[in-house]
Amino acid sequence: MELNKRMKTILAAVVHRYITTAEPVSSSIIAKEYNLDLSTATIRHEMYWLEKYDYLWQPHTSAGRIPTDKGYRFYVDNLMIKRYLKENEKREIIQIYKKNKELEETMKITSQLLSKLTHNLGVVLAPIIYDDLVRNIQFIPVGNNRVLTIIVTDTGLVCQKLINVSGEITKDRLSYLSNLINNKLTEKDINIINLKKILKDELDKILSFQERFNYIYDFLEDCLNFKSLKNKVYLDGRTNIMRQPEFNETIKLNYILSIIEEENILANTIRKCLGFRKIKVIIGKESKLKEIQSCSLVTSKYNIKGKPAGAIGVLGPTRMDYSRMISIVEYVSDKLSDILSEF
Amino acid sequence: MELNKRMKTILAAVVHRYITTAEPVSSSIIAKEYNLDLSTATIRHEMYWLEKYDYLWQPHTSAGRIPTDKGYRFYVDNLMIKRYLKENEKREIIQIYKKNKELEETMKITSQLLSKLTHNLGVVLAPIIYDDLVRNIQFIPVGNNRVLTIIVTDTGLVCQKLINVSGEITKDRLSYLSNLINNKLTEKDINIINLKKILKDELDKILSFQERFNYIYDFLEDCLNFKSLKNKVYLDGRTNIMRQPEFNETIKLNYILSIIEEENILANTIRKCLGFRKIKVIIGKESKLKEIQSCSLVTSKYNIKGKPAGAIGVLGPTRMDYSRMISIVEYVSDKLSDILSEF
DNA sequence: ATTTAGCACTCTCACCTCGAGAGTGCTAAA
DNA sequence: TTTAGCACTCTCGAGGTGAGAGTGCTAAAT
Repeated sequence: MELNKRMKTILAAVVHRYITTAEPVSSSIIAKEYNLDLSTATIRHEMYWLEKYDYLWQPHTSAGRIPTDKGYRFYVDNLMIKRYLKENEKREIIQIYKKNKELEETMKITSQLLSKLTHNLGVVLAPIIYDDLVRNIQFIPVGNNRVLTIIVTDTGLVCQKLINVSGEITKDRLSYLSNLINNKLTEKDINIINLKKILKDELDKILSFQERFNYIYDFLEDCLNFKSLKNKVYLDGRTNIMRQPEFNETIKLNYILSIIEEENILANTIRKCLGFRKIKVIIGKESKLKEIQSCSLVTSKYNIKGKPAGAIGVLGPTRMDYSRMISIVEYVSDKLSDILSEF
Repeated sequence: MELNKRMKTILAAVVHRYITTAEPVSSSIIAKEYNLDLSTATIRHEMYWLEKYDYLWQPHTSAGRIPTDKGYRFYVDNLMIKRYLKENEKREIIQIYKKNKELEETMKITSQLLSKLTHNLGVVLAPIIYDDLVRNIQFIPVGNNRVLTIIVTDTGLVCQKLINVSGEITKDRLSYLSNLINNKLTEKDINIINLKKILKDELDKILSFQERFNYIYDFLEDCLNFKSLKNKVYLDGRTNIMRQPEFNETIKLNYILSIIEEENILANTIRKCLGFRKIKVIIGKESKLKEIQSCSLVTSKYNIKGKPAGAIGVLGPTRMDYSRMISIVEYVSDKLSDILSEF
């Protein structure tokens, strides 16, 4: 099933052409526009076999050919010429990151950036911050029996949660508590996972007997169930994907709509498929998620201070410009890593 | 141009029927299903005049009638029977608000609630917090020369901003500064608008001469340009609106898509049209925003402690169940007011 | 052994016609 | 004032047609 050189050339031409026009590619178009010095008949002959081997398919007998998922896969792995972003595009990206933003804002503009550059759906998974060191913790009373707890980590993440307090905690006592803890945080490196346990131990040591009421521990227990710590997803360019010609038919569109609304489904899919390599391309039916099997997904992991932290990606029709998508996703993830590591 | 009683009845019937089926309503359907004890010919006669007066229109000669914007308007103002939510629906809403959430989360679930109940696009404008009293301010150093500033207001809003510091500010000095300010905040009621000016005055009094470096004021100046304070919008149910039969055609759909992506356009439109009355209904072309002229918008203001704070709304096709939309929007905004006032 | 010209074949698509059916407006009678 | 009756208009889907696109195959050319 080895493809010979000529078949590869033709496959590359078909993919290239289909990516730009979204219309089935005929033998005569290849002959005319790709200077292969071959007659249409010869090209047809090769296409015939490319179809037999499942790299191409036809919507009907008298139509041109369209790449299959396998065809795209072969193209991405073997034929595609890796391009790099132009200098002005790079400059534009850097420009956008130049102003200091806190984490939330940074995530948001990254998804906007991806969507704007690729004209597809931009996806950003917030960093998993289990390894983050806790910088600061604040307890602020709001109303009666309620405390707003804010945790700031060394990557600049701000988590907040509103907590019901069963007993009575005065403002002074709360600030005493947060001061105690903040001092501990300066002495030791405490990550967000250990926080609960360490806090308990430390507080046992520090607090006097009568202060060691149970509700303080219940309260801390409560504090640390921050839902928002994981699964935060940022999407931008939802409408880009809907404007693609392949989703003209409402039925096909409907299928994808659910994905666009249910951010977490997409996020989990990306999370599951993140492998060893930095950049990953998932083409059509390679995805286990039925709803996006007419789409491809290009993802890249990003780092914070060298450690893998999260991922960004682009979702678009399988007929996407893989080379360009990859270079954008790669460059943006590099810059994002830089920015986040600066904190 | 006064409509007689029979015309009103027929208009109400047409609107009611069209709202439920999305198909032009013929005279025979009215005769059959609405027990008016009139022949189709008579109904046709009345419809003829309703069309002349611009309450109804026909897509073509042999089609039934469809309400015009004017028709819907008359229906909403004069014919509609106000319904109330069922007890179990009310219970469901209350249930969702039961768990304590901070402001951001509350906004989010409100938009989800609206979209789920109405099957349309749910819109929530975050409270305008210029009148909010500042409860707490924290300066937390992150990395070199950067300070994360967090402001918490009495309505539970948490604003954050990352600020570049030109000079050198140590952690101790920052916490000294925030302690100073927080003490001031306890003594006086300071709202977010006055914060800057008051801080400057107070700091002049409190800080010793050598501490009164310019960069502290620059820094404070910077702190208070919180973009996120205004214009925050929460949307949910983007796909609901796309699934409506009237937007089957891609061209019409495209028109609305931009609105769905550009949250702020919609938010500004809502903000502009908020008038004296609590509930406001904008039907089709009554809106100045071209993109939503095939839609209607039902909005309601909500309060915090009696003072108007923000607004919620529902965007759907002009063919929406106005009575139900209004009762949902009204009830949800009441409950939201309650929740936010509890802080 | 490859490549190509030529041609029959297949399928889509745009366009047409046509008749059924829906719903109307008008008129004359009740 | 209401209604029955009817001619009229328009849509919609079915069916037919021909042009055009593109193919697969075959036999001839290289």
